[in-house]
Amino acid sequence: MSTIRDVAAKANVHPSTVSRVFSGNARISERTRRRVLAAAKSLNFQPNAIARSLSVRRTHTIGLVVPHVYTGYFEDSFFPQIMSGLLDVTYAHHYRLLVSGCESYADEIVQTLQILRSRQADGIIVTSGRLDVNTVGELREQGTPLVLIGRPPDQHGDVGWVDADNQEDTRRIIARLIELGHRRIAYVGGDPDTRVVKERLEGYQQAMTAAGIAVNPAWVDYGYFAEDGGYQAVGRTQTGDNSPTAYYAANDLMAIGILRALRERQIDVPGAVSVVGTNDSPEASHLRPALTSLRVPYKRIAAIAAHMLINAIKEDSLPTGHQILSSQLIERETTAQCLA
Amino acid sequence: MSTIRDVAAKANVHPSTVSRVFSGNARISERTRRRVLAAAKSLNFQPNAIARSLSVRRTHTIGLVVPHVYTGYFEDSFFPQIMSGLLDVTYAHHYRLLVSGCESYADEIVQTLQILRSRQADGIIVTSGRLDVNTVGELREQGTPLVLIGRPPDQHGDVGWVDADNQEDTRRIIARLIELGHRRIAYVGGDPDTRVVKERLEGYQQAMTAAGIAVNPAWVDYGYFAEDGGYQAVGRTQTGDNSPTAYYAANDLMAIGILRALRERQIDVPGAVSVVGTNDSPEASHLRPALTSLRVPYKRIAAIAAHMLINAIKEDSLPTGHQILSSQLIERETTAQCLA
DNA sequence: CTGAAAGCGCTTACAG
DNA sequence: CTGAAAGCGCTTACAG
Repeated sequence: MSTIRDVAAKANVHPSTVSRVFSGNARISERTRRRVLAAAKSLNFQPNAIARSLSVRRTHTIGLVVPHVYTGYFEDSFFPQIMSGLLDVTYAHHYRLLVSGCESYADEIVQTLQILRSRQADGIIVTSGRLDVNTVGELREQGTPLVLIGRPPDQHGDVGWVDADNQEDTRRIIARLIELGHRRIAYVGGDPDTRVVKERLEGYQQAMTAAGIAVNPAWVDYGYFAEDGGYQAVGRTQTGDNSPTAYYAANDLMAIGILRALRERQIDVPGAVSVVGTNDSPEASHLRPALTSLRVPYKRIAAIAAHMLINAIKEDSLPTGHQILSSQLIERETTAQCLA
Repeated sequence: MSTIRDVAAKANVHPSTVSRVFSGNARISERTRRRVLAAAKSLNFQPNAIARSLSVRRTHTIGLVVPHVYTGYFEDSFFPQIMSGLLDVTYAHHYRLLVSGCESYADEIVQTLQILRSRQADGIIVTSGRLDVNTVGELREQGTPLVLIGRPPDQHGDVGWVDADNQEDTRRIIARLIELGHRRIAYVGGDPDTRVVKERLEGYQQAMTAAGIAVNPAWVDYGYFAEDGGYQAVGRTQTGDNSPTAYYAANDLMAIGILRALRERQIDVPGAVSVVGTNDSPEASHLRPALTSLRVPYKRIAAIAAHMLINAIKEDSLPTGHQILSSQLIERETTAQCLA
C-alpha cells in the first residue's frame, strides 16, 4: 500500500503538497495537481484515513452500541428503522457508523464509554431506554458529543435528545378506545424499568382518569416485549366479569401474542375484544385481522438525532435541545366499537 | 482528554512504560503497573484507539456496506440476521463493525473500495449478490481481507465466501411440491440480475426436469423482492387452464403479495393453490394461513463469514475456502396436496 | 524491567 | 503556490 511519500517521490513534490491536493481546501497549481493525481492513480493511492484522523482529531464516524444478544431486538422494527435513519444522514454527510455489540445493559454503558474515551468516534447515539441519572452524567463528562434517542432523566434535560411523544400518544389511543365505548382497558407494557414503558403507562392512566374510569391494577401487565409475554398477559387478565374488552400493547409482538391467546379462547377480535399494538411492524398489515397499531416514526427520530449530533460535531460544540415527534395510530381490523 | 504523556508524568515513568501497561503483553513490575494504573484512573485516561491503530496498522474493525436506500432492505429478515451474526462474532473478538451506506450497486463497490483502500477497516464483508468478475478482481487487488456472503463468480472461487445452498434448497422445495401432486409450479424470483435468483431458478428447472415436467416460460416471473411484485406475478400467471397450482417465491414479502392476490381472486390457499416463501421472516408464522417458508440460516452464514475474516486478519493472510449451508423448509399452512 | 528514539501516515502553521 | 518541520498519540526494537 503506497503512502503520501511514494506519491510525492513519483510526482517530484514534497509530501505536504500531496496532502494538500487530497485534502481539497488548499490552493494548488493546476499543473502540480495533475501530476500528483496521475502519480497517485498509478500507485493506486488513497490517503490512510486513520493517519488523517489522528492528525485532524476527527474520525468522521459516529458510534452506536446495540444489544446484539437480546432476541427479538433485530426483528422488532425499532432497530432496522433506527439503522436506516442513521445511515441516511451519516451517508449524506460522508460519515460512517461504528457499531459495537453489547451483552447487557451494564455492558451497553461500558461499550459506549469505551468508544467515546478511546476516541473511536466523534460522537455517539445512545438508544438505551434505561439510562439513569449517573450514567448520563458520566457520559456527558467525557465531553464528547452525545445524543439520546429517548428522554433523559429530568436532571439532564439539557443533553441533546429526540423521542416520540410516548405519553401523549398512548393517552390518545386510550381516549380513542374509550370513545369506542371501552372502559375495561388493559395496558400491556414491555420492560417496566424502561422509560418509554413508564411514560406510556402515564398516558394510559391520564386517559382513564380523564374519563372517570378507575384503573383496576389487574389491567396493568408487562410482557417484556415478547410474543409470549403478550400471550401470558391475556391469561392473567381474562379472569371473568372484570376482564378487559380492549388491550393496548407496547409493541406489536406482544399484540400478536395477545391475538393468539384470544383466538385460542375463541374470543372474537374485534367483535368482543379490541387490540392495539405499537410500532406498526411489517407484519401488522399482513395479519388477519390486520392489526391496529401505533406507527412510531423511529426512522425520522434517528435521522434527527444524527443531524443534531453531526451538526454539533461540525461546530465543535455539544448537542443540546430536543425534539418530540408524534406517532400516528393506524386503525385496521382489530379495533371496533365495544358491544359489551 | 489526557494522553499517555500526562499519565507518564503523573506516574513518574516514561511514556513507553505507560504504553506497555496498557498494551498488556509486556512484562512490567507490579509496583509500576499499579502506579501507572492509579495515575491513569485519576486522569480518566484511556488510550486513543486511532493513534494505536496507526501505530500497529490494525483497526480492529471490519467493514460492511449496506444499501440503505432500498426500501424493504431493512424490513426483510436478511439484514437484521446478517447484522446479528456479524455482531455476535465481532463482539466476541473485540472487534467493531464499520458500516457505510450506499445508494446504488455501483456505489456499493465504491464505498467498499474506499473503506479498504483508506484502511478504515482491517477487512470487509461483502453482501452484494451482484458482484461481477471484474469487481471481485478489483476488490482482491487491494490485498485486504475480504469475504463474500454469497457465491463469487466462478473465476474467483478461491476468494473466501459462505452462502446458502440456494440451488439445492430450491430444487428440494420444488421436488416436495411435485411430491404433493403439483405439476404447474410457478417460480417468482427477485431481481433476475442477482446470483441467488439465478441459482434458485436452476434448482427449480432441475427439479421440474427430473420429474419430466416441461417448464412453461409463463410460470417463471420476477417480483423484485417486493410485496406488490408478488401480487402482480399472480395477475400475469393466473391466466386460465395452464395456471400454476403452486408458487415458490424467493422471499416472504412476495409470497405475501401472492397470498393477497389469490385471496382477492377467491382462490383458496392451500385448497386450490399452494404457496411457499423464503426467509421465514417473523410474519410468516403469524399470517393466517401461516406461510410455509424456507428458513435460510443468514445469521449463521454471517457469523461464519465474520469468523473467516477475523481469523485471516489475525494470521495476516487472505481468507480462502468457502462454506455452504443448507436451509430448512418450514411447512405450515399454505402448502397441501394438489387436488387439481 | 524501563528508558530513549524512531516510526506509523497524515496535516498544517510558518516561511518564502 | 510549495517546502521543511513539528506534531497528532500511540508502539516497539534496541539498549542497558
